[in-house]
Parts: sequence; C-alpha cells; structure tokens
Amino acid sequence: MTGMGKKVDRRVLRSKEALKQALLRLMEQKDFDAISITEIVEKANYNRGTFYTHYENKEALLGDIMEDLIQDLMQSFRAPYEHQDIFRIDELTANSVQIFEHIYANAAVYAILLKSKVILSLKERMFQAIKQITMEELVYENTDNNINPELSAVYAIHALLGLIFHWIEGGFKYPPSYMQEQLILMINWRPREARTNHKRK
Amino acid sequence: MTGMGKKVDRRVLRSKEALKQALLRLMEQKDFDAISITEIVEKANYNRGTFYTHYENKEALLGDIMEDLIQDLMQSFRAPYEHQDIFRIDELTANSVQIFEHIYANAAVYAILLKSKVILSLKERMFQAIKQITMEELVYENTDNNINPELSAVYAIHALLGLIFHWIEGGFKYPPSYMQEQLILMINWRPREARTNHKRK
DNA sequence: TTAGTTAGTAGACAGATGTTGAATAACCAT
DNA sequence: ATGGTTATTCAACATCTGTCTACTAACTAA
Repeated sequence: MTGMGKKVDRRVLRSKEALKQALLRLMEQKDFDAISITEIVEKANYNRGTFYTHYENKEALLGDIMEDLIQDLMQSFRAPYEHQDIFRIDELTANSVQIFEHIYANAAVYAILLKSKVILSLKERMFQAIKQITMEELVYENTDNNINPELSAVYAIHALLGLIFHWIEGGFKYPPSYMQEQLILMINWRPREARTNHKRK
Repeated sequence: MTGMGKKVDRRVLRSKEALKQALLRLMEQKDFDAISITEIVEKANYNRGTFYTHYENKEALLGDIMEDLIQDLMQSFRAPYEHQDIFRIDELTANSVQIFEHIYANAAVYAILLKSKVILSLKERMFQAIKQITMEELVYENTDNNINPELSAVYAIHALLGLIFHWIEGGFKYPPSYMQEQLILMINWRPREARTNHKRK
C-alpha cells in the first residue's frame, strides 16, 4: 500500500522536498500567513514557476507536509495489528493510546505546525485516516444495541483527537502515560444514572 | 453580557454588514480561496480602503461572520439554564442535544460555510465557547474518581462537536431527534468489560 | 444646530500572485 | 549513448494585496 505509485522523476522529489523544508524552516521564524511563496522559493533556491507546477498555493504545500506526518501516524497506529487480519472494537480503544507515544516522539514538528491554524486541517486529515481504518477493517460485535456504527466511530475518534490536540496545544503538559490512563478512564465512565427522560425542577 | 460594548458608529455597522453579506453571497457561487477582497468590496459597493479599516484580511471578515453564529449558538445553549445559577454536569449531556435543533434551524448558513475549509475554524471556535461555559459554570460532582475535569470536558465536547459537524457535512442525513437519541445512547455506552489491563492472544 | 470626531473615498505605490510562452536542462527507458 | 519526455528556468503580464495620503462626507454628542 505504501509503494503503489509509479516512479517519480527525481527532480520532482528534490524540488518538493526542498520546498517543504524551506517552508518548515520559515515557519519556525514567522507565522504561516506572513510567509510569501516568493519567500519560500528563494529559501529553497528554486524558480517561482517550479512551485506552481507542483502546488496550487501555500496551503497545498503545507498539506503535503501534513500528509507525510499522517503516513507516519497511521503506520504506528496499524503496527500492533499488522499480524492480524482485522481489528476488534474493544481492542481499538485500548490500543489507540499508542498514538500518544507517536505524537510525543514527533513533538517538535507538531509544535511548529501549532503556531499556525494549520493544525486544524491536520486534525481533520487524521480523523479521516483513522475513520477509514476503523470503518473498513474493524469488526463490530455490539449489534445488540441500536447505536449507529458510523456515528459511534465519529464520536469516539473525535473525542480521542480532541484529547490529543489539547495535549499538543498545552505544550505536552502531561506525560503520555497519564494521557493514556485518562483516556481509558473516560472510555469506561458513564453517568451515575442512565436516563432517557430528564425531568426539570 | 450582550450589550456591553459602547455605541458603534452606524457607518461601521452598515459597512461591516454589507461586507459580510457580500462575502456570503459570493461564497454561494465560488470557493472562499477564489474570492478576492477587491471582489468583495465591489459586490458590497464600498471602497477597498474601507475593508482594511475594519478587517485585516478575508479570514478576519469570515471570522466575524462565524462569531455571529457562535453568539446565536451559545444563546440557545444557555437558554435552558438561564433561570439557574449553575449547570450540573449530568444535565449538560442531556441538554446539549438542544444544539442539534439550533444547527438544523441555521442549516442554510452552515451549508455555505461548509464549502470552504472554514468550517474547521468554526468548529474550533465553538469548542472554545462551549468549553468556557462548561469549565466556568459547571459543577463537577464526581470527585470520587480521578478523572481530570478539563480533559473530561475536552473529551466530551469534541465528541459532541464531531458528531454535529459530521451531521452537517453529510447534508443533514438524519433528523435532529435521531442525532439526539444516538448521542444519549453513546454517552451511556461502555465497553462490555471494563479493563485496565489488556491481554493479547 | 453646531463643533469635533471618525468613516469613507480616491488615487498612488511597491510588492506578491497566478498564469503564460519559449528556451534550456535533467531525467528515464531502451 | 540516444531520443523522447518532462521538469525547470526566465521573462513578461494583468491582477490583487496591503499600506498610505489628502480630501470629503457622515455621524455623535452637546
């Protein structure tokens, strides 16, 4: 699944990589919005036209950077299951905590992306990636209740990602182990009395 | 809290409103990125300089539009509690379903915003607004467990918002009542066996 | 109604953007 | 190594951007 594309011209690989690195380095110094395309190509030592043959705009270039991160993340997410054919939903929640370790390992890059509002697109992209995995490869056993499987996945994944990005935005205030522990606690938590009707005073 | 600002020059109100409407109308026809500031002011019949006296860029104008929506949303969110001084956490979840009704009522505007990736900022802004309410005015009773209150709020709110925006993106495939029902079901759901240790085969 | 304040207009400016065409250079497959 | 393909360069172009100035019009408070 990783090497499925046809061979790419080496010039393209070089150009794109140089542009990505140039943007990342610039983003360490100034805000994404304040960076011009002209600035990027000058830092990367390429012609401005070259940029436009590969990307429509700054955002597309940044999207490419994020895609690299996503691939890395997904690999670590799938890793525990690579020997098995399928996921089991009750193992998913317990193992999704592995994501915290991955994020923590790549903390530097995430910190850079955080400075712009780009991080929102990254979150969305992560959601799509994780959802695809869970919906395609997961086995849903709890067919006894009438919970919509897709909505359930949306609910759980957004909760998880919300937790992760809150953790990133807070500058990794807690260690990964604490975040994992809290996630497990909240998954197992439910309101003191389950109510379908609610009576106001 | 609503009328706390000082009186604003009527010209400002007119200009800003005209610019907002112009942008919204343009966004019905073409993508946000493809709309130029020049285009906006021409549609609104104002000088380009006028735009820059009020907004830094397109995004700021759009942010203003979203802020109006947020105010509306928060009002509907607080409405059930306006007689009480405080929220109770177990009532929050049951009553947050009111949001679905609000979204459904403003479906047209949300559909327009959906076409750009602007909707991500809106989601983030909604999160901040709801979190502020829940953290400031909510009473946390469950101090017997060791769940971090802030993380718990982050978890629950992102799950809720994830559900809402999935609903929007899907073109309101289900009625509000169904979404509310599903939300309640998922809040009360927990894994078949609560485990702190997990043993792999 | 008037005086003081502020918003809006018009024009000009350097720089950035997005697109194009023609020439050159680097690459890939054979 | 050669030929066909494609990336890259360079220059030029109209347009948009962001900022500024001086002038005019509209608003607010008294």
